[in-house]
Amino acid sequence: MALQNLVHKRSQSLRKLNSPSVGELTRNMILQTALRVASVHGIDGLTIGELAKEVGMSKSGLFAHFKNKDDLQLEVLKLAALEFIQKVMKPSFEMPRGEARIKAMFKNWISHVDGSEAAAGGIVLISASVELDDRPGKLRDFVSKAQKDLILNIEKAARIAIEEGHFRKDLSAEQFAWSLYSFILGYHHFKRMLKDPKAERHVENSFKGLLEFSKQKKKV
Amino acid sequence: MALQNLVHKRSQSLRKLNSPSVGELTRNMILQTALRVASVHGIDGLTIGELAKEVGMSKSGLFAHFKNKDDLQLEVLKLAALEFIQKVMKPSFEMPRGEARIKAMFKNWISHVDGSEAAAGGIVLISASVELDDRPGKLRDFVSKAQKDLILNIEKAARIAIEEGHFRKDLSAEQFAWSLYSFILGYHHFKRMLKDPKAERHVENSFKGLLEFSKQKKKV
DNA sequence: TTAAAAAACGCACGATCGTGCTATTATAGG
DNA sequence: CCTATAATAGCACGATCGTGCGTTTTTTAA
Repeated sequence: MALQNLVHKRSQSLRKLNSPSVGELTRNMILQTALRVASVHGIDGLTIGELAKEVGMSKSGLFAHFKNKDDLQLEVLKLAALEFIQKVMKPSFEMPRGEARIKAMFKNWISHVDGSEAAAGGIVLISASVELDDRPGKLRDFVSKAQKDLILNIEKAARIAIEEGHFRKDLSAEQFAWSLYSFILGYHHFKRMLKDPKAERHVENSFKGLLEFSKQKKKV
Repeated sequence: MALQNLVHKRSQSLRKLNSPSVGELTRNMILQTALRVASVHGIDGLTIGELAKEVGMSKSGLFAHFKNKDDLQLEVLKLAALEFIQKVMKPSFEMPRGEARIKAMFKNWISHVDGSEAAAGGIVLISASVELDDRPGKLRDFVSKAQKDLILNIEKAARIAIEEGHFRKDLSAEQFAWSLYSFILGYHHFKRMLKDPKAERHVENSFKGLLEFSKQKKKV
């Protein structure tokens, strides 16, 4: 509500060292808030009027920061993807190559899903992909690409685990990525929608099973 | 568009045998159309004005069939659940007990997801659960219950397969249902959103793996 | 300190939203 | 066929949607 003032205060104290203009700061703050709102109401339920109220500024003042609503939505999705990468993927790829990295990825992802705070990124992306799946356009294209990149990253990590000898040679990294992602989707679904208290246990069992399956040298 | 007329014609020829009133027929037709619309725009994107246009009648005339919008949405969700049960669950439970039934369930489900026509039911339910997961209320309650029932049905089928000796005794039916459902969600996601042509292959591989895992008497 | 530029606001527009009320038309039983 | 009732349409309402435009306020640079 009164975030507005804080931004202005901070801009005055910071402007000597580096110079993010006031507008830039406000825009970022708007997007942060928008991401939070979108994580509750969906990317389509994100409305300029409500967002303005939430942010504490006028509709027109807020709107001046974006070309149109599509642009606003796209920026929110970009922020969501960025946040997800920073919170889940990046720390994972700082872990040692192989199984440890895979495990870290899974762990980060899970805790990112249920962290009610700041978990907006991943949630928005998953919801958006459902909301947009039948409506072509720039938004859909972006979400689609973001998800594909994500899956490619899992695949990459799996391939590395094969190289390192942690996973068996004839494992399909693609199939591994597919399964892992499906489990995450399942977790998201059971935890958030069905409030299933056993969701953690299930997803962990499935993940454990997947790991075992990926190590042994049994047939497909 | 001119569906209206068809309904009236039919009501005249049918009213002698059994008597579904004109209003009843119209209401059903509205709901069918609404389900189709909701499968594209989501249950929240379903708007009375657009639905009236699609159905070919006035907003007020259409609206008279429902108490309010929430009621309309709830009826659509009920129809979605009913359709899904009829198209996927019921035929499966007509198959012989055990593994065959499980396989049928999986197969029906998959083909129900990609059938671009009339596949609205399952799609609407999945989308709705994402759209509604942060918004309590009657709609959410219904979707939640529908999904839980669904999962219980999978569990039941799995338990029967254990009884029949097709699956191993120490298999967790609950965990089985969870995994299967996650794979379906993954398929839905990859097929509809990412248009991944390999989605079928992946989900079938995963399902095969799950079956094998459920038969052998290996440890968890 | 002051003038230029950037940022935010006020206001209004046409459209559409959900939802009532009254009038008109279609159906059904006597 | 006529009348009572059911079904649909017409119209209007307040709210809110996305989006422009001119004005005012705040920030920035000289």
